[in-house]
Amino acid sequence: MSHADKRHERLRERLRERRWRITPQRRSVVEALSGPNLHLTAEEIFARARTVVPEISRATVYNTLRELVEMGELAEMQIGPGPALYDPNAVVHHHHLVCSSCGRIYDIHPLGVEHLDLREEDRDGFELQRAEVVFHGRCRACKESEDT
Amino acid sequence: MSHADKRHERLRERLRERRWRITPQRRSVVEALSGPNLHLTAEEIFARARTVVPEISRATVYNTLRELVEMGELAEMQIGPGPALYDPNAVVHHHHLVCSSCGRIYDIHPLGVEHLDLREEDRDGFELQRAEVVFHGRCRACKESEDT
DNA sequence: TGTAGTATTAGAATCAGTCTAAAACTGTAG
DNA sequence: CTACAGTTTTAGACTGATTCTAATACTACA
Repeated sequence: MSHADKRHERLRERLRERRWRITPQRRSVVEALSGPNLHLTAEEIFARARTVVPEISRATVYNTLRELVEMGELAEMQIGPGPALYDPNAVVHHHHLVCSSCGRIYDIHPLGVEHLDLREEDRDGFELQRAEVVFHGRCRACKESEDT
Repeated sequence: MSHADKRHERLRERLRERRWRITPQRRSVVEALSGPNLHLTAEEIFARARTVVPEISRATVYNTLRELVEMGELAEMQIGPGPALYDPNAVVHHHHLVCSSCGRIYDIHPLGVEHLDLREEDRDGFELQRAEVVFHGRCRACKESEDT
């Protein structure tokens, strides 16, 4: 059984524990979100969910996504303009790598994050909670198809 | 003369050098963007510009902002959902500090950014161009008005 | 079986931003 | 000065993403 499958199974378990009512619609949304290194828009999730439950409405998809985000089971992120992306890999905190040429996004665990800190002159009584790092660059595939 | 004023003056100079035609509308947008630690939405910039040139239209504000961003004179950023924010402090690269309680954003130069790097297992031929760091936490003011 | 609470729906509404086609300006050559 | 080409601005239509609304359907359980 894959890492993603295990993650998905644990998620279903947590949802059951929380007495979150699992309906066919909600299940289809949660299923649309299983898979590794996945970053989908609400519209893509809607499309996937529809292949399983054709009568599902956009409102339900948005409601379900909001609830999962509130429960901490799903991360919502905004990389540049355009629609929000949903990242099912929310339980373990991680960072992102964005290819500026194809736009693909990868989950990463960079080195040096724990040493990031504010300078004295920037601090001004601020209480740090977390740091978010986004790397931009060019992925192998885009570098190799070097046809500028 | 303040730091921000000097920055603003140099900006006007660069725009002149580039033969960017300065019209009253464009001037009002550029003026709306002067000030330290400023992060405005297009709508706020429109409102400010209107106090100077009441007949300016939204389209002109958006056009002008796009041109400034293309010229590298203005940074456009997306912190969470909602409208994009424009940061006039674009020439010197910097990072951001966001108060999760009041939403205010501060420009910072954190320690340790230059040591951030990809792990071998995450790298996969990726060519890094830049890292973007966003700190989240609570600002002094919000911490002091501790009335939960 | 009735009822209260929960979930879902289609479509209207909202919000941010882009597009369009016409009108207004500007610089310059005659 | 006048004509023209090129640039800039405009109001409002349009689009895409998301939220809201009010009606309907489902579920648990008294």
